[in-house]
Amino acid sequence: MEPKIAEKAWDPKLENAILKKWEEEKLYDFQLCDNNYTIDTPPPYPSGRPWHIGAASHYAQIDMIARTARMSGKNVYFPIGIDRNGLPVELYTEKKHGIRMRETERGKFLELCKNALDDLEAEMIQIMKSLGLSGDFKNYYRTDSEDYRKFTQETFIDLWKKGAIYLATRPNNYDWVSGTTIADAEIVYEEIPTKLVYMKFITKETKKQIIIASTRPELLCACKTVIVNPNDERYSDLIGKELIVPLTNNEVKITPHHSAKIEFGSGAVMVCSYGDQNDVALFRELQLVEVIAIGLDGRMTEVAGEYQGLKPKQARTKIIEDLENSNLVEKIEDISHRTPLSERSKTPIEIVPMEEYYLKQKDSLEKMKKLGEEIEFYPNMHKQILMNWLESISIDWPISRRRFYGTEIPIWHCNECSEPFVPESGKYYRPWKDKCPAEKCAKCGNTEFTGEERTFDTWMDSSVSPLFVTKFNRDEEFFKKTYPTAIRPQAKDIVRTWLYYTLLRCEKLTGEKPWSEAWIMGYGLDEKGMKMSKSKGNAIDPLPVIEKSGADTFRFWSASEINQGYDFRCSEQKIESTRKFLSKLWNVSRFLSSFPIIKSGQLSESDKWILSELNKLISVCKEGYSKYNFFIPSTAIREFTWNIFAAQYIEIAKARAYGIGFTDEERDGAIFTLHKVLSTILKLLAPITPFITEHLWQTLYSQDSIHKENLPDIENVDDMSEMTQLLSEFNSKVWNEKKQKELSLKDSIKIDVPETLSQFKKDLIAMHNLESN
RNA sequence: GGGCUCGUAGUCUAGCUCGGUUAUGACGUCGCCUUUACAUGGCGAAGAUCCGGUGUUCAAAUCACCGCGGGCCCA
Repeated sequence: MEPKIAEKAWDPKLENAILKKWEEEKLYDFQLCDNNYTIDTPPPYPSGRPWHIGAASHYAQIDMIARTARMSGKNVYFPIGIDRNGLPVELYTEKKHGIRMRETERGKFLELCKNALDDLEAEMIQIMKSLGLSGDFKNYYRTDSEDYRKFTQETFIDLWKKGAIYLATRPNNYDWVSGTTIADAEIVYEEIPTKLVYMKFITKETKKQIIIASTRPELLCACKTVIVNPNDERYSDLIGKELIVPLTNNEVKITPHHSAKIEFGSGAVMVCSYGDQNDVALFRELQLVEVIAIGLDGRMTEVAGEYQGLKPKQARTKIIEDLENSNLVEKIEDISHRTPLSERSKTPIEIVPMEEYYLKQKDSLEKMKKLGEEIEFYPNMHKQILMNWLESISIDWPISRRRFYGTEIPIWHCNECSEPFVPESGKYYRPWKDKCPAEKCAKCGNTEFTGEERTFDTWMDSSVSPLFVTKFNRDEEFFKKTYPTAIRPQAKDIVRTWLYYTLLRCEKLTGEKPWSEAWIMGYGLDEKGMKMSKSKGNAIDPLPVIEKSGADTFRFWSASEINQGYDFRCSEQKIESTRKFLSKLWNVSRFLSSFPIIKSGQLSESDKWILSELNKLISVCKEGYSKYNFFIPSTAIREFTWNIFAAQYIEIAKARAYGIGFTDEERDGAIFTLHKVLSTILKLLAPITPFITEHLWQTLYSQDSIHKENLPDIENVDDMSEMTQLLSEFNSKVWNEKKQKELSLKDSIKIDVPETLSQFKKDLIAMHNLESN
């Protein structure tokens, strides 16, 4: 008989045609129903080339979630979005064009960013499509579109009206030469020679002298406490006592803190607002009241007393002189200090408190913990990342950024009295260029306003993704039927940011949790287990890998190699070798395609045995799918298909399927069972490898798509799994003996079928051409 | 520097909750075999101080403690 499948191997190039067909048939288009299953898809950020192979793997698995739900009878809503706000594209654009953001006209700079994003995005969409994502590409959204930004602004205006937003000062990295705050990503560190000054402090009560070393003596006026390591015996009796600060004569407490290093300087460290980032953390943690010692002009303020107006470096020289004259210096060491510099001006940055917008979150923490408890995490262990984070939040969320490429904060300020004006929602506002919609200030009646130039933290945009895709405030029926969404799939590294902020924002806006399940994936590492980065040169570009091996190979690798929630290593060689399994599946199908499809037959004991094994497989797969753990079905299916179905059953049933020495009914039993098993395998595998299963399904079994099928159900059959090992041992024994005796597999041999396998005797004799006994 | 988290052959993984088998299976490697749907295959072999140390126990991959290493987040 001629096999229906003629080609000798699965050709990944067929995937393109299948993709096209799915698109033509609108197979994955979403129509609102009642049993909607909404995925809060992470919108990927096009930050540069190449896209991360770990991310490609991540999206392949998110698609498996969608397909699993679809094959479980759900009406799947799988939105596709692109996240386009934020710092990375600004840095990319600066580098690409050799320009500086703040030295470029804002409108012009935004245009350049937009073009860069369009470019990077096109490639990303291309990869997502060729991976076989069954998403709603037709309606894909961008977080920098007018619609999305308008929506982000609406949610801000809403929260502003509810009183959830306020202004407060917080320390910022400040480059006084460029006159701007800078992001952490724009800081470079350099070893710079400086003086470590050992100053004499005095305890208030006992007048005992304590030596404190610092590279920033000019900040004595902003010193608020002195910390010592709790294990440092030199100071154990002084903890909690007051110290007199030299020159200023201020009084400060000695506080124990683990960040004080016993071996550095004298072991006692002065904490000032703000010498470095550690000071910032300590002020926050110890709830100290900050003093502004350095102003926006980069000079000492009035709290510095006689040093007011000097630059920090000049003030330092002067203070050291004065301290020495008053005999308050024990010694001075020349050291090399790792100093944070502004990447652009190469001057040391100062940390200066500035006014920023805050969203209240401390008052929601208990509520967040409760929601966190209610949400099912896959794997459960990663719920801990959220819970630990909720325990450690100590300040409200600063939501304003002094950047260009982001959603503008919709506020104008009165030029006369600074009263803020927040417009009505419903429009996309750009206060840096738009005229204030208000005629005059509500407070003082002045008619001149200045638009806010700042943008939102990007998490302000991305944290409303579940509300945007469910059309919150825009389509009530749609929202009601899709929110709360079913699942948030995302990476482990942004649980504290994206997952947490989404929980916070959605609860504040809707009073409900955004999803009932969260699926957390690990991180893609290189072959040696190191993080991939462009600078290290160990990054793997996913596109050529997918083009070469095919999406299904890539997807099966992802499923069978990645343990749920754990970090994983990416190796091209390993991805390529996964293809062998698809070849095996192809060949099994090609062989079976030479037999007709029949509805029933007389089942032999061997048929009943493989159907019982198949039943076990269905049960394992469905268990794995229900936990969105694709490692379980993929490895189980490979094991079953290769080692049980192909290696044992097909060999056992082959002679009977050919009908030689068997009745037609017996023959039909074999043919029926062969197809029953293969069609079940295809359905079980369809969420993981949608292309090859579709091709084989449509070639063999149906005109219609396999992706409209449901996952197979468990059937009520007797468990015969104890036979599996006996059968495979007996078959191996026969094959080995023939090999030893240099017989062909067709040759006859005299081996008795053991009593335990007597029920399979007829099949086994025919299979091995055993001399009848 | 701090917090969290993980650690079983080159790689992925079962076993760990509840201590007792020769530590499971697969990929890769090596050797042999044109053999029947499939050499994109078959058969076989080697490969693990279960991260290290200490403790508990008759007995530890498994329990406890202390380290070391990777990763992530924060600084």
